[in-house]
Amino acid sequence: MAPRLTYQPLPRSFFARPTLQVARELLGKLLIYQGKVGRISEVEAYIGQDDPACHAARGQTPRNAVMFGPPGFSYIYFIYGMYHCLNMVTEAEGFPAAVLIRSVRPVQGIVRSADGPGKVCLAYGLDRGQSGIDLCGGGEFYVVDDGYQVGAVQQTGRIGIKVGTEKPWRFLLADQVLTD
DNA sequence: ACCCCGATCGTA
DNA sequence: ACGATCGGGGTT
Repeated sequence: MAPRLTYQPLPRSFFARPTLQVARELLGKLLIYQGKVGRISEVEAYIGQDDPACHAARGQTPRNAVMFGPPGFSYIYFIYGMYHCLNMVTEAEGFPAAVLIRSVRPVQGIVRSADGPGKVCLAYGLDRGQSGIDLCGGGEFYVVDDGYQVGAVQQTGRIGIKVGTEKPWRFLLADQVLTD
C-alpha cells in the first residue's frame, strides 16, 4: 500500500473514551500547533469530580468549563502566576476529565526544551488564548498518529500535586529522562 | 474586598 | 529548599 504523505488529526472518537486509555495512547503521538511539532512523552490523567486533584472536583467554574464540554478540546489554564498548562478534554460531554501534557520531545520547529507542562506551553507559545480550541476541527492545533511505535510505558503516581498522589495516573515513555 | 494557594520552574 | 508572580475561587 502506498505510503501516507499526510496524517489526519486524531478524531473526536479518540478522545471520547476513558481518560486513562486516552492518556496512555497519547504517548508517542505528535502534538502540532502552528507548524511546531513534538512527540508526547509524558502525560497525566485528571478524572471527574471524585478526583480531588481535578480542577472540576468542586464543580464547574468559568475557568474549568471546557472540561465539562465535548471531548477533543484544549483546556489551558494559568498557574503559579507565570506558567500555563495544556490539557486535552476526554470522555463524554458533561463528564469533566482531561489529560495534562507534561512533556514533549521536540521534532520540528521547537527550540526550547519541553520537559515539563509549563515548558510545553512556552515551547509552543500556548496560553489561555488557545484554551477551548477544537483539536479535531481541522485547524492548526491538533494531534496525529504518525505510526511511531512506543516502547515500554512507565506508570506512576501524579506529581506536583498535594492530593490524589496515590492514583497511578501518570504515564511516560520508559526511556524518558526521569527527574524525580 | 480580602486572602490563600496552586496540575511550575529556575536558582541556591 | 525557596522565591517569583498573579488569577481563581472561596470566604468575609
